[in-house]
Amino acid sequence: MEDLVKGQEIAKQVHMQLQGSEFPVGDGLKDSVAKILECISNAISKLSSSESTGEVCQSPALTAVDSPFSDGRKSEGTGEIRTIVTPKKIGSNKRRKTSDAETRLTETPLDDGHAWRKYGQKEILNSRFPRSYFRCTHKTDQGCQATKQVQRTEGEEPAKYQVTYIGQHTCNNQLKGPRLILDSNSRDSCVLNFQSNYYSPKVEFPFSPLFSSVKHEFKGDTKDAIASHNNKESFRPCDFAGWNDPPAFNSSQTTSMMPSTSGSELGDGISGLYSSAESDQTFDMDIMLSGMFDIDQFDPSEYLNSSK
DNA sequence: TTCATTTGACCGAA
DNA sequence: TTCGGTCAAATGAA
Repeated sequence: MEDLVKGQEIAKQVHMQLQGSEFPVGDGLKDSVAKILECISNAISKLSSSESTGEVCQSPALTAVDSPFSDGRKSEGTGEIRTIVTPKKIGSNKRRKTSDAETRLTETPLDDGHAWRKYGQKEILNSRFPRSYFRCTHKTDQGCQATKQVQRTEGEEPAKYQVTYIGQHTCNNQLKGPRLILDSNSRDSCVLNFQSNYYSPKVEFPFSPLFSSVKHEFKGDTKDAIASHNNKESFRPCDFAGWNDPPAFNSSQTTSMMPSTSGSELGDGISGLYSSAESDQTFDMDIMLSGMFDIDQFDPSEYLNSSK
């Protein structure tokens, strides 16, 4: 197990160096390193789950098939691992009996395309980080019963979060089908045009492809939001859910690619993902977007045909 | 005023 | 009895 973790660390370092390299590096090499990282992460996750109470049943097949990244680039960058938890196993240490629940191990706990409202936070026994509880924003107006729990895992670098989804969304206001317009004239900026019930029609970020699906983090004047994004002094990853682990977030790594407030808690995990975009303007927007929205419902042609 | 988060209290499954 | 999950009052921001 320790060797795996060491190997993962080394692979990550290589990956980061490749991403940030000034010299041209073949995409194949980057992909290979990314795949090595993914394999190690999967192995660690499986080991961890087997060493624990066995509550989490990892499903490698599902990881590949059911992931939004199933086009072959899955997990590259986000390192998301999708797992299914059977109700029976949930009951092993969770009080609530759920008909269905799904657990994901991800570096991007918020970008699932839904609007969530935080309703609780709890210190969990034998866990360094508190668990945050979210429910669908439309629970009151549409009776949507979907909830999710977000808890940072220990000893992960970059920080990873175990996100447990409970219940299905029955609301109609899912944050789907946003329009995203890339300002090709600007190396560091892109224009995001979101057409949803929540967000202002047009939002311009310095570079903030990942924004929150949690209402409060996007509420209000977008300029303020942008300002806060760029204000690294007041910008802390733990502000979102009370995760008091600022050292896990290396702001220096996200200087020009500072994720939005939503992605902020993702810390340096995001920086690795976007470093490729920084060095290459032909970065894959779908990689970034796939974590934000239901990739099934995102029409690339719509995005490509959009104009500023 | 509205709507969000925070947080202590409470409920109930194990 | 413990502790995870939820409620709801307090508080804050816009």
